[in-house]
Amino acid sequence: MHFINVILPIPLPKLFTYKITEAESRFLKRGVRVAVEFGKRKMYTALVYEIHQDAPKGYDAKDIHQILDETPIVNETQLNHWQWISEYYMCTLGDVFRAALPSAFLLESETAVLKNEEFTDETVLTDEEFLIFEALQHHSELNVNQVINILEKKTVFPILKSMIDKEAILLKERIYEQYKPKLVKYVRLNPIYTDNKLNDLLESLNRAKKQRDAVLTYFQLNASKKPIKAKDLETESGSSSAIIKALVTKGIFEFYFIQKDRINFKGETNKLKTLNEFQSKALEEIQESFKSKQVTLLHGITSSGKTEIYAELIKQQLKKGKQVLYLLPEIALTTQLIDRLQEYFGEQVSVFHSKYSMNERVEVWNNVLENRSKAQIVLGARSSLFMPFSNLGLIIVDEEHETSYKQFDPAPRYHARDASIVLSHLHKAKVLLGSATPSIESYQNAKEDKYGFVELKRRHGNVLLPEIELVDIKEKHRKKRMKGHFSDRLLKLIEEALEQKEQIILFQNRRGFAPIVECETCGVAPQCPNCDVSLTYHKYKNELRCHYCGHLQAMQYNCGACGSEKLNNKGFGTEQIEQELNELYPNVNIGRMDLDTTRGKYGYQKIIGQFQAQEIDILVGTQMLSKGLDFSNVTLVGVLNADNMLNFPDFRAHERSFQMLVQVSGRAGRAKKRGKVAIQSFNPYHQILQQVSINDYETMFKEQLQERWQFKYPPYYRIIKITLKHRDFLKVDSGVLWLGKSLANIFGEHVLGPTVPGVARVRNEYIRTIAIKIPPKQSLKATKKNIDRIKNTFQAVKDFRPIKFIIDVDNY
DNA sequence: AGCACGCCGACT
DNA sequence: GTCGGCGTGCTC
Repeated sequence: MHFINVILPIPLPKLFTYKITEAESRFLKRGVRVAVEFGKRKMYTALVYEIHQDAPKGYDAKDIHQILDETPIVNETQLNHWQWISEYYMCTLGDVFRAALPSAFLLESETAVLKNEEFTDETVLTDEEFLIFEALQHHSELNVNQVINILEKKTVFPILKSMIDKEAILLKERIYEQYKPKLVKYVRLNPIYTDNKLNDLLESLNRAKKQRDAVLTYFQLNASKKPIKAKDLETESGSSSAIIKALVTKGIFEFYFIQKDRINFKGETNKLKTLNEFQSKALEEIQESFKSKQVTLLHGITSSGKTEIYAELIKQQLKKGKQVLYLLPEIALTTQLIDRLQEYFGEQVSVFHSKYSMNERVEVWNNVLENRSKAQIVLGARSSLFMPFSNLGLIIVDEEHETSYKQFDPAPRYHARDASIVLSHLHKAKVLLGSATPSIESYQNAKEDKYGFVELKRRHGNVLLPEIELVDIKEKHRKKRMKGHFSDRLLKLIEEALEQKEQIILFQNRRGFAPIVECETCGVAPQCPNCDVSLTYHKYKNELRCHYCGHLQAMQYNCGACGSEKLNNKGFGTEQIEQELNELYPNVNIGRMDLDTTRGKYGYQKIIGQFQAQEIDILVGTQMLSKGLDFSNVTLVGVLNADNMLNFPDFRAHERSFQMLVQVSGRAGRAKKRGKVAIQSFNPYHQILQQVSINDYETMFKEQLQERWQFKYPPYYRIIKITLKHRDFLKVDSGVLWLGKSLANIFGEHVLGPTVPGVARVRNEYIRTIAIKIPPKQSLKATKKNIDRIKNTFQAVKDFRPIKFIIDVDNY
């Protein structure tokens, strides 16, 4: 007897055992997909994890339904990596499986309803059953959703079941391959027409002029002996698809298909740019550091040309025949960078991006799996670390400090930087972390000599770092020198830049300060019906929207509480800044870049393109402006309000503010001229702002580290955050109290909370959190074991079972 | 996570 | 009396 243990793409902690034949046991390998029946009616794609001969006790294993791959689509290294992720981040292998594979690989079943041809006696059917029977006369099959629509009710299985009993219909589980290879149609001459028969052939077509032309054009095209696309033949010969088809019917031509990659790079590659002396020195230092260190941190100020150094390192890896993974935060994945890398490496670069289609992603996966030359370099956001690398030589984590490397919502809640370091161990590869503003964690690791450390302190072309000016808007307000949200100083700088025909970026981090509507009379603001937040006012569509659940409603003109018509806009977002600018400078082109204006596959590209082409003079945007963009004509960067990020209640708020402000400032003066940055703040004496103004990373680091030590935060202490969610307020409350007590029993003072988060209800679910701090000496493994145990006890309580229990390790 | 089974209220 | 609501438990 032979069995396999498989991973199913559902969050169940166990593997499931299925029976296989002996032949299958010889054929199957770890990492091959199989389709299996799970439960009574569901079919899932499962992944073979173990092959063995130990019959399970207590139940009979089911047979597998089908083998889906000839060879593994997930390799051993990946499986080991998945194992680590699931243990470290406290999630199931199924969670990782789901996140790691492109969705096209995870086919699910769909129930198809078919009619039973032998069924004749309609009279036994009820009215509803007859409706379905009738529908099946027009459609060869129905899916469950269609049945639901026909009957206009939700629970249709009892009816279908009754029909099966009456032998009127049949049910079938249909799994479908979602990946469709792109096939291109080609034509060739039927091989029976050898050279000496060609004249006869043309003769025979004397009376079909169009067809004859098509054949003649074929000969012309065929002179180069390259395959001929049906489409090309059609256009070249000025004929139509009907004519070609007629020739195929006559047996003169044949169609055949070639599978094409959707992702193609056309163009020429250029040589790498020569490095300047500082870049070369940094490169040498990195290479030296790699001799003894697994991970090296490159601290290179903005615009210092890190990308060229990366390119050089990539080139070396390619020479050794190794693969390279280049990780970027999602929002930095701009065409600018992709173009640049493709310019050097051509089609050896593959991009793996959430905006790519399902089919495109499968192609990248397969190219990496087969270690094809096309995908020697994978460029992508955090999820690209799940690519099936077999021979990884280097991982570059660019903008290493970015918090978007941490997956937040569905499990696995992994940190791509940390997970990629583990991955590099499995491949014996090297990791280069790059940033102008490294995370406290990484910088600390470098200081402690765990990581190698290289600095690059000179900007490209020796342009000086921008001059940073802090503008005290409290003072300006007092002296009445503000126009809307702009100080006179900032306006003056804007005007100067406009006069010089230079471009300007204005930055407004809207977190917590989105425009809300408030009644002047009673102070009530419209709330989201599903979440505990005020609705955000979106002027351009004149609607109110919830940023947590997407709820939408029309703007109202009187207060819902008191009926007053005096409604006021509070707070400010990018939209309002844009409007104020339009009023101040009606003749200037103003663009806006935020979540609303960058929807869709080409959302960013469009705005960035316009700005680059200097069709936009002033670009207003959120933090997405600070990432990986390179505009040579920008000389002024304005930050409208630096305070709201600084006051954010999070132990990383200061670190993040520093990073963001330095990154944004870095957008100024990237070509020849020294840039200028104006940061407006109510408290310009804040130490972080002072440190930003003189670009003093080192002092920021030391102070922050001091604070982290004092208040027991990372990098010294680790944190695991537990979130409970449920629709019933009382249930979560009693649950979280219970949980807090049990955790405190073991972890004592290191339990923080229970806490009511800032937004206490989202999508009608009440939320409570508890954080556990783990001291440096305490074993992580043992701690997680304890938490797991408490979780199990918690879920054994009948009352608490329906509460969602979310564990986030190293939460951000 | 799905999904079936099973036990109680509001309609023909 | 049924339909359909959701609580409970299981899935190899």
